[in-house]
Amino acid sequence: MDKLTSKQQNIYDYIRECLTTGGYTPTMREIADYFGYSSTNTVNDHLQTLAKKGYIIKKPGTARGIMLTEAATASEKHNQGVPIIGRVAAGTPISAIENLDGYLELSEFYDERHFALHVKGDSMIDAGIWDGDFVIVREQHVIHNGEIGVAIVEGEATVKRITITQAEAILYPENEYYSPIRVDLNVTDFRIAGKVVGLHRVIR
Amino acid sequence: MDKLTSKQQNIYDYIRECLTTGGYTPTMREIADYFGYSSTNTVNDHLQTLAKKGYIIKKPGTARGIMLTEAATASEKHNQGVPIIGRVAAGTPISAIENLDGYLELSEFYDERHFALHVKGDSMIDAGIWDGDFVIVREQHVIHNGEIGVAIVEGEATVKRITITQAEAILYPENEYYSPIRVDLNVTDFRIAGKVVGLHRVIR
DNA sequence: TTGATTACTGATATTATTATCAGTAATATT
DNA sequence: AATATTACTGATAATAATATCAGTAATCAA
Repeated sequence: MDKLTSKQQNIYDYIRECLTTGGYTPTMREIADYFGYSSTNTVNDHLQTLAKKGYIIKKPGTARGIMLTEAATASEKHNQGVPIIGRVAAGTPISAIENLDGYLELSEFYDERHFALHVKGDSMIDAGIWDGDFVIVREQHVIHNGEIGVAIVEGEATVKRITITQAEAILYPENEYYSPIRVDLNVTDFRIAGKVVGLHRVIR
Repeated sequence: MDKLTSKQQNIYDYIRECLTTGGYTPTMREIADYFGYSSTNTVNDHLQTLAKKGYIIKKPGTARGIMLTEAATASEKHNQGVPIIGRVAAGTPISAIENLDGYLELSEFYDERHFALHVKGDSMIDAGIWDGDFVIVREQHVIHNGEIGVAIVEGEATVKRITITQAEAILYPENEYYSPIRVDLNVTDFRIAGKVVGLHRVIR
């Protein structure tokens, strides 16, 4: 993607800003006024360049007919994720990110099959799941033996390593001070709510 | 917030759709055409109602001057987070979420002062930070003694519990098999990159 | 130093868009 | 049954906004 000059970048940024703060893109007159240009043609020139370089699509004859392109928004969108930084060169400010490993987003969990559970207690501490953590759970009603999942026993949700045999389910805590819980499937209301696929912790 | 009639809802949805897929809001003529109204005044009436009910703000004399209100977009936005479920009643499918504790979003970290670091090694395992985890770091260049942060020593980023005295920094691992690292500030290139404020783990 | 690109001014025709008036008809609400 | 609200048609004036022409000037690379 062709790089923008600083003036082009400023105009592009302003369009984005209008869109996020005001909800609609600016007219050429508005852009001109904002930057102090007396002629809308100045803006027209710039917009044509932005379009030529692939940052926007202009719909001819359309008021405020500026669309930010997928490509441009995709690279901007990372502003909404957390950049993952690999190595950091000496003296380089973090903000001048060069060797980016990607972006961390929860979007991978965004579909409706996922939910989060606020973990209470330390029964899974040896599995790295702490009191107060949020586990991210994919809803599913079967689970492979030995996987960590969310079981609902008598209406109460619990995170454990789960094994199911014909007649009973065994919920293994990951904490040496706790004992496995055996659930008789013929007697007790039991079901699998989902599998633990992620963890999120807020550290103070 | 006043409820919308189905026609009003349809128009509101169409405006949202235009905004997300096309990048700009529709004109009254476009809305009329989409729904098969021959007069733009039909749309004008509807928009006035939407504005009166607080779903949009209309800027008079402005082409495509429709803004979706905060309130309306906020309630939509929850679709993009992961629902946090507290207790789960027996027999209730997860999808029929009733007792919702809120939504888990990374948005709290979205400002540009944050970045993520992919943790390598198990030197912080006793602090619940595992090999392969992502720590979320708020960029700051000072840190209180004893806090977990990211230090950059000779260009290499490392997550440790940090204490700084006049002449040296001490980086404490949280693993009984590792020893603290002492850094002579007069000799070694050292700086604080930020403070660890969150953790994200992908579990397979 | 020549030419291409970038960055503007100023003016104007043309079209896109809003705003508003004067109605009609169907659907709720009291 | 009367009244308000919702949901439209159709027309038109006023204005917002784009598009385009004809230029000037500065910057940058060949």
